[in-house]
Amino acid sequence: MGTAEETADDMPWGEVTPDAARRLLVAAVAAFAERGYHATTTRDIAGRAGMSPAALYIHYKTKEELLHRISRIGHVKALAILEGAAGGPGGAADRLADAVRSFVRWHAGRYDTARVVQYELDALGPEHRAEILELRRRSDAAVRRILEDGVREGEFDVPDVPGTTLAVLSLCIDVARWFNTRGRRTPDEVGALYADLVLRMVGAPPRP
Amino acid sequence: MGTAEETADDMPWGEVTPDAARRLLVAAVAAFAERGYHATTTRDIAGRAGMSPAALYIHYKTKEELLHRISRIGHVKALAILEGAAGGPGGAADRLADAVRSFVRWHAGRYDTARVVQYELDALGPEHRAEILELRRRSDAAVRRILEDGVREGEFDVPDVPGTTLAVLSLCIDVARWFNTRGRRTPDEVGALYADLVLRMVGAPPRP
DNA sequence: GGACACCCTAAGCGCTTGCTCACCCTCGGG
DNA sequence: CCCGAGGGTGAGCAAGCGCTTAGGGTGTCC
Repeated sequence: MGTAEETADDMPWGEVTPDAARRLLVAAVAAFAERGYHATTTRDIAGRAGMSPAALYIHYKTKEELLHRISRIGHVKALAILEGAAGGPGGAADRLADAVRSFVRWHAGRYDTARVVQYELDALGPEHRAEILELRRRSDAAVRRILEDGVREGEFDVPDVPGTTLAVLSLCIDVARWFNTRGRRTPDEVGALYADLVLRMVGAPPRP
Repeated sequence: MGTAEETADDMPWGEVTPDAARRLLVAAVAAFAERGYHATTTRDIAGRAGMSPAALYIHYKTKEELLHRISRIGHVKALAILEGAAGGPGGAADRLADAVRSFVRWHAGRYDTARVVQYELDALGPEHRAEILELRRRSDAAVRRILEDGVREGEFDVPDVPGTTLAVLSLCIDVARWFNTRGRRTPDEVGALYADLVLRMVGAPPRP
C-alpha cells in the first residue's frame, strides 16, 4: 500500500501527521480504551495530549471522526495480518496457526487499540460504520479461505466452515476484552496457546 | 435458593417487583444493550417503560443501581447454569458439553441481557464491581473444575488448564457480542456447534 | 367521608457536554 | 522590520445530562 506503513510495527501511529494530530489520536485511544467512547470527554482527550479542549477541533472535525480514524487504521492493520497469513507459505494448518498467533498477539500487545477497534463500532455514524463493516467482511473471508483450503486438502475436519470461522475470529477478538498487562501471560504465550487450541478445533494435529 | 426463581426461565425478570420496577428494568436492559450504558439516558429508559423521567427514581436510587441490579441477576443466572452443569451427572466430557451448550444458549437467546452483563462491568461503581467480580471468579472455578476432573480421569488432554478455562469462557461470552436474531442460526444451533468445538479443544471424542 | 399511603408527573436545578469564536504567539520570507 | 499563515488558547454558548422537589390522582382502611 502506501510508503508510510513501513514503520507500522515500530511506531504504531507513524502514518498519522502532523505530530499534534498524532498525539491527540494516541490520547484518544488510551481514553476510549479505558473508559469507553461515550464516557470519554473531549476535555479528557485534549488534557492527556497536553492541549486545550479547543485544539482538538483544529485537527478533527468531531469526536466521532477521531474514533473513525482510529477504527479504520486498526481494522486495516488487522486485515493485513489475516490476509498476510492466509496468503503465506505452507499448508493450511501452518497458515491457520500463523493467522491466529499473530492476530492474537496484536489483540494482546495492543489491547487498548484493539478494544476501541472491536468494541466501539456502534458509536460510529452510519456511513463510517458501513465502511468498517466492509473491512471486517474481508477479515472473515481471509480466515474462511484458510479453513476451506484445509478441508479441501484433507488437513482439517470441519463440519461447519462458516460457523467455525466465526468462532475462531470471536475467540481471538475477545482477547482484547480480558487481556491486561498485569496478568501472568505475555502476548506471545497467549498467541501460542490459542494457535494450539484452534488447530484442535479444526481437527489438525498440533504443530511441533 | 429463593422461591421466586422457580419461574426464572419462563419469565426472566419475574423476581423483580413491583411491576413498575420490573418494567423499568426491562426497558433499561433493552436500552443498555442497544446503545450502551453511557449513551443511554434516564429519559430514554423511562420513555421505553411509558413513564416520566422522575418515575425511575421512585424505584431506583441512581442509574448505576439499575445497572447493578441487572448485572447481579444476570451473573447469578450465569453462575447457576455453569455450577449446575459442573455438578451434574455423567463424565467430564458430558458435563463440559452441557455447560457450554446451556451457557451459549443463554448468551444467544438472551443476548441483550448478556451484552449488558458482560460488557458494562466498567460502568459499575467500585463496590458493586467487586461484588460482581466475585461471582465471575466462581464461574471460572466451575469450568476449571470440569477441566481438572477430565484431565485427572484421563478424558481430556489439556496442557494448560487455566488458559483453556479462560479460552472456553471467552468463546462463550463473546457470543453475546456478535449474535443477533436476524442471523441464520438459532441459539440451540450455536450451542451445539460450540459444545462440539470445545470438546475438540480439550481433546475429547465428539459426543453422539 | 375523611385520613392516609402509594405511585406518578410537571417543572426545573446545577452541572457537564460537544463544539465555537475572537484573539494570540511563533516563525520563515521579502 | 513587518507580514501573513498556521497552530494554539481562554472564555463561553446552547443543549442535554442525572437527579430533585412540590404536588396531584387513586384506592383502601376506619
